[in-house]
This record gives sequence, C-alpha cells and structure tokens, in this order.
Amino acid sequence: MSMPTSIETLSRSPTANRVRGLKLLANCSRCSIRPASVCSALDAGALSEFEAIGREASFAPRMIVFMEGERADAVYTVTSGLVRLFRLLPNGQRQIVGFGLPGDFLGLPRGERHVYSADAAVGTTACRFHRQDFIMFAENHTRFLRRLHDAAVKALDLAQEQMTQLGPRRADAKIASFILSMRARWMEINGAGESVPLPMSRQDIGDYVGLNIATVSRTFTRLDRQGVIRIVPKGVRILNFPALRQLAEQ
Amino acid sequence: MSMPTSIETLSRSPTANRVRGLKLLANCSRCSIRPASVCSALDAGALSEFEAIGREASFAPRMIVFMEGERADAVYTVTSGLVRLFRLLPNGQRQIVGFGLPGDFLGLPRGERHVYSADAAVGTTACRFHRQDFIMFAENHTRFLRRLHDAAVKALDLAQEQMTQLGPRRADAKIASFILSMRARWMEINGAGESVPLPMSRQDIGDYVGLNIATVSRTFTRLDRQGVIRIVPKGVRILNFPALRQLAEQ
DNA sequence: CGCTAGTTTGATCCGGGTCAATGCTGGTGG
DNA sequence: CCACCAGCATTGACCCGGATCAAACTAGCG
Repeated sequence: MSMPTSIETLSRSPTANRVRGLKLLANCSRCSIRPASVCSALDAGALSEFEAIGREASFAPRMIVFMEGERADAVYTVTSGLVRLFRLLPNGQRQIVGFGLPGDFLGLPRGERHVYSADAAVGTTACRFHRQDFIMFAENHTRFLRRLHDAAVKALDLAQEQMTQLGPRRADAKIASFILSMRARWMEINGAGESVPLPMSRQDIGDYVGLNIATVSRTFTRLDRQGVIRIVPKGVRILNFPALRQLAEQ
Repeated sequence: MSMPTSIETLSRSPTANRVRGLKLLANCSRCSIRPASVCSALDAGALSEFEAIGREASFAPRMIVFMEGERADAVYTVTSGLVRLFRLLPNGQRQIVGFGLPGDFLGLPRGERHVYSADAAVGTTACRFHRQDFIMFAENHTRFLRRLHDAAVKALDLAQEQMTQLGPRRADAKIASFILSMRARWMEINGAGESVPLPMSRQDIGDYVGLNIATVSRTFTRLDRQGVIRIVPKGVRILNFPALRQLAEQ
C-alpha cells in the first residue's frame, strides 16, 4: 500500500462528467458475458424489456464509477475491462476490497449510500441502470431477484475469503493465492486454462493482498525464476499447478 | 496466529453433546440485552410467541456452537459471554472473523451451511431457535424481518472494516483500532465509558487482528506504559482518547 | 524518437515473528 | 488454609521477511 498512489488516483480522476460514453444497449442476446452475469436468468422477452432500461457506459482508465458515501442511484454490470473496488483509509492508504470483472454486478449496497468507491483500472464498459428502474424490474422477475441474491452471497464469500488472505501470511503465499483466485474467476467467464489475465497494475495487486509494490514485483519474478509461473504481458501463465497450490496453502 | 492453538482448541472441544444446558426461555420481557438485540423489534404479544419457540442454551468455555460446513439448522442470539467466529486455514492457522457479543445474532448464513465456525471464548449463554421455526416467525413479523436485515448489514460492514484493519498496518495501530471498535460495540450494549471489557484471550486478539500473541502482549504493555490505556483484569481502561484515536489512524 | 508511467532490481533497515524462559492467577486437593 | 498445578500472559534475545528509498530499466504512445 502506498499513500502517493491513492492521492494521485483521486486527483487525476475528475469527479464531474465521469462517464465517457452513454448509449442504448445494442443487443443483450448477443452479449458474450451474459452467461456469467445476472442477466443469464432472463429469457428473451424479459431480456428485451431489460435492455430498454439500461444504457451502455464506458470508462477510461482511472475514471471513477462511484464514490464511497455517495447516494447509490445507479447499478452496473461490467461487460469488459476491470473495476477496482476500494476504501481510502484515514492515513491515506488505499485498501482494494475487490475487483469487478466482466459479468460482475456492482453498486447495490444494502443502505442507500455506497460503502466503497469504484474506478476503472483499464478501459472498461458496463451496463448502467437507474437504481429505481432496476429494483422495480427485479421485483417483477423472481428468477432474476434470486440470481441477484446469489451474486450477493458470492461477493460476501469472496470478502470473507479475502479476510483470511490478508493476515500475516508470507508474500509468496499471498501472491500464489491471488493468482489461483483470479484464475478461478476467469474460468467462470471464459473457461481459460493455465493462462491467467491480470489487467491490474502491480500496485493494485499490492493494495489488494497487503504487500508493497516492490515485494509484489520481486515475488512474481521469483515465482517465474522457480518455474512455477511465466510472466507474460498483462498476466501470467501457470507452469506448475501443484507447486502453486502448495505455496497458496502456506 | 499460531498453529498449536487452533489444533488444541479443536481437540479439546468435544463435538458431541455440545450444549451444556437447554431449557425454556424464562422471561424475554425482562431480558437485559433485549434492547441491543433483534428482539427489540417485538412488542409484548409477539415476544411471548417468540419465547415459545426458543430455548436457552449455555456453553462452557471452548465448547463449539457450530462448525463451518455443517448444516445450519439452528440460529442464536447471544445473551451473555463471548462467541468466537473463525475459519481454519489450510495450514492450520485460525483466522477469527468476528466476535459475537451479547445481543448479537448468529448462525443464519445465506446458504444452508455455515461458512465459519463458532465456539464459546468464555462461559456463554444464548437463545437458540430452530432455523425453520425462526424463519417462519420472521416471515410473519415484518418489523422483525427488517431488523434481521439490519443486523446482516451491520455484520457485513464490520467484515469490510476488518478487511481494512488486517492489511500491513503497524501493531499499535491494529491494537488501538481493536480497542476502539470493541468500545464502540460495548457502548451500544451498556453505554460504558472509558472502561472496555476484553473477555477474549491475547491469542484470540492476535488471531483477529493478524498479530503474534507476543506482539499483542508487548503492544498492550507499551500502550499502558505510555499512559494511553491502563490494563485491568479482563479489559482495559482508556486514559488518553486522542492519543488512542491518533494511533488507530496510522 | 523521446517522454511518461509503470516495473524491476539493489541496498539497507526495522518491525514483528520465533523460540524460550519467567511470571502470574485462579482452581483443586491434601 | 496453603501448596501445587495448568493455562495464560509477559518479557527477553535473536533473526528474518518485507518495507523503504532510490536507481535503472522497459513499454506504450504521441
């Protein structure tokens, strides 16, 4: 975690005019991440009804989606790119509490205000719905509501899991767990094999698992040299699964 | 975190015949922690109806309330003592994910199985309800249901908060935050002032905030010597609030 | 081609982990 | 009533992993 980064992130991100593009949804039925999203619970009829209340939003890197404390008046389904979910601590450090991947649903806190902030880590697109429209739609489509509930359970579970990762574990254990958990999440989206995309920066990874950027970098390098993974542009390729799993258990 | 402790904890805790006592609820209307519990949402009539489906359970120190992975067929409201909520990690370490204080509601995961374990840190009493009875009752009492929802929100918020505490923070910052958060929770129960009960062991505190028992002890001692707190039996007394708050922010 | 943001790598230092000895306290039985 | 014991807390000595600071390197991108 580093103070400078979080400050920079904020000052470089204009809070006004956040959304780069905002146009009608083209065709949900052809949407490639639909199977992995809450929309998978909708049949053709419901889908076109749903399409009518949504808009496509796109975010340039570092653009803010919403801020902690703001009224939550819109909800999102990420369709491409990567969203960082984070809290700014009193001392200026940034704790990333999660990553929003394509298919992930964001922005519906239990209360009326967001409890964490969200910004785009890379160029990102999402479907945007007004909270009221969305809730009304959900209440008229029971299967969809249940699917939303499932999504919430999954998020809670991920958060609990993350709590156990953040404790006093060794750097290579944290990084190994991180790689495996990202792999598991990509698997649900595109069934990928040993290749794991990591679109976020080293700093983001550090702020997520609780390590300094230098330590993150060194640990990746070490795992690469040990032949456990191979570092590739914007990701890694897993070479030795058993070794990686063993490290993750430490 | 220490491996031996978690192992001991398990082996010393018989899984059979866990509940020491199990008798009818005496008189909910006179229950001293009712204002702080979900039962506060019930009027006299509903309360006696509620009384009829509950039983009082008591747990000796180290007795298990429920285990991660088990079917969740009973729910609890803690009435006295302290419950530890924890996960056992693959390497044998124990991560305490929360403490159940008097008034806290436990044991209703979103799915049908518990996602963490719970045991008594000290002699503890709780009201026990069969899950089905409880859910049926709740569905017939809307105010109660809403109150339950609030409790869930609070728990989720605490978990997120805890995530930000576990990161790479200094030992005195972690301990200071811990003391202040325990104080805030006791305040809701008995409005106590600068005196903060800490019924759990040093090991429990360490497994919660992510510190070694030795470091926990040393940090308490240091804060005491610095005049920020005074260590008293089973707790601390806060002597210098501003200093403690300042430490917590680091 | 050169600028900028991000990444890697090196050198150094310190906080907290580890191991182990000692101290304290409350419960038990002679 | 006191001696003993078990479990927990405290304290000390030592060491190591990761933070910090800083420099060199690399990859996009205009």
